[in-house]
Amino acid sequence: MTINIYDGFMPESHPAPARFPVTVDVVALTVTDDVLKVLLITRLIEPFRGRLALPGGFVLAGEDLATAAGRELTEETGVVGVPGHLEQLGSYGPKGRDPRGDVLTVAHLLLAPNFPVLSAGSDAEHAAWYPVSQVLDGELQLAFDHERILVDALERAKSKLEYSPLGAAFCGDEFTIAQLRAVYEAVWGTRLDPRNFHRKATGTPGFLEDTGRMTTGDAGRPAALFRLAEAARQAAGQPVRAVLNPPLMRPRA
Amino acid sequence: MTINIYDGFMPESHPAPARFPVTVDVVALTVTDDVLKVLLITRLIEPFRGRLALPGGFVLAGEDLATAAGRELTEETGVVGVPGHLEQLGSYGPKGRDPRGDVLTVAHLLLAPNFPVLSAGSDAEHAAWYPVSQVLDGELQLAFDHERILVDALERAKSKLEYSPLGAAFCGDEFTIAQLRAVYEAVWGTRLDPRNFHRKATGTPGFLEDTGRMTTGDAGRPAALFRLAEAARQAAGQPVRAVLNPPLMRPRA
DNA sequence: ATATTTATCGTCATATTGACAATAAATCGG
DNA sequence: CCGATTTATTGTCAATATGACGATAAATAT
Repeated sequence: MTINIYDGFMPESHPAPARFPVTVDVVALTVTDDVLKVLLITRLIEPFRGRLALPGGFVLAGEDLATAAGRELTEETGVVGVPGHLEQLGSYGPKGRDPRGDVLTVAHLLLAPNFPVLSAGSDAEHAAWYPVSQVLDGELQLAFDHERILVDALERAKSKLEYSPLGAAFCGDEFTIAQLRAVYEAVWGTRLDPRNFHRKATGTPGFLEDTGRMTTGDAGRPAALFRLAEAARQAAGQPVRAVLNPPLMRPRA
Repeated sequence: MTINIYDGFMPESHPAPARFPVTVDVVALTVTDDVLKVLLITRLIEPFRGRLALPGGFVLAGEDLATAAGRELTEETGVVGVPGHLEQLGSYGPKGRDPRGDVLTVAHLLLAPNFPVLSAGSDAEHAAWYPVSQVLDGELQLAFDHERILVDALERAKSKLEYSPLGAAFCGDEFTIAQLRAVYEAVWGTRLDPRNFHRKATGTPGFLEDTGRMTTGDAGRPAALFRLAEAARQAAGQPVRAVLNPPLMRPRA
């Protein structure tokens, strides 16, 4: 295969600028049944055929990173639009991550409520939610450097919950304090005192807004339904300034 | 120009994978005379010839991102080794950032004590420290999307100071509490109460370590010299866990 | 020698956290 | 239908941390 490359393209550097294949990978996290789960696909081709991997794929010419990440997510799950909070995590490579050659990947982090994934036919890569703990245990093994990326994503997610309202990205539009607390507990891997959590969540100005409605049908006393306050909602890709101030810190190990 | 590309290279995606030129850019920050400064070079070629820009350049084949960032820094300033804390900031593009075509850039953040930059001859790109405020004012204009990258870098730096010991990356190995406070004030753009800052800095376990030595010659009472405690020092590229817990938050605007 | 400067220690009211008691309001099991 | 159980929510109280600021210590500057 032969490709023509425009020649007059050496902005600032003297050695021949290399071109790299660029992929986006998405670490999609969700919480279901109090368990933190990650979206993984089963690879159908070498290398790492049959192995689990993060959903992702090549960035196309003229495409932006966030666009590519959203597109890959849609392609591999059938979900329409971005189902939660998507942010860039970081870039990995290009050296030594793919046995076939240098590939740069830009990892993204998606925090979303559980969404159904397309059950693909046998000739498509099957995507499904897996408990994060099974990957960290070594029970499940990931392709490439995807475990390292997952670990970084988890640390990012844990830290985001401390000072940002993004815990709510795991919930639907309306949620109870207990549901939000379950998210914190699943992501941090610790139990939190329901009363103190309630106090902090409801007592932080600009964080939550009472909808006035209550849950019904569940065991126990009905819970009030909240939504994110206007100040905490944010146009996609905005700074997400520290709404939780002072932050809600993870217990000190 | 014609380049041969290995053909069997389509891991997960169906459309032809594009290859992109990849650059690294470095937002190098330092504090001198209580002023936050950023390292900028003057471009010698189009586009944006004569305009100020972040130091950076192409990632070479077989090179890692952090390596490339360090190499570019060395090439443009003459500094030997990485003079402070270098971390990845984020990736930008590839669409619409360079008039010549799609270029992906991976921005990095360097927090370092002031270091001298090579005074280049007239035919090399001249690197120098500029007050960040002059860029934000619009007094200085940057090439490409470099101002946006700088803004993101500043937010990252501000936030890092809150919970990590990285403020000390701006100081030398040994420093006084007042010097550290000057870093916080310059980065955050606020004044801090010297007594409360002293209490927090010296009272946080695992943050600072008294060297036993004192400053001499300066005006006023001599100050004790501190260094980062072992727990706060970290192998380059490590997580930098929250040493400041609870964090030292910026004043609420 | 005294004024000035900077560092450091101390005080005190207020805010926040962590641990936990008590009450409210539903479902559950007979 | 009723008490047991479950979950939500409101409080209480001591320990900790913060913000505002007084006071003292130890240099240099005049």
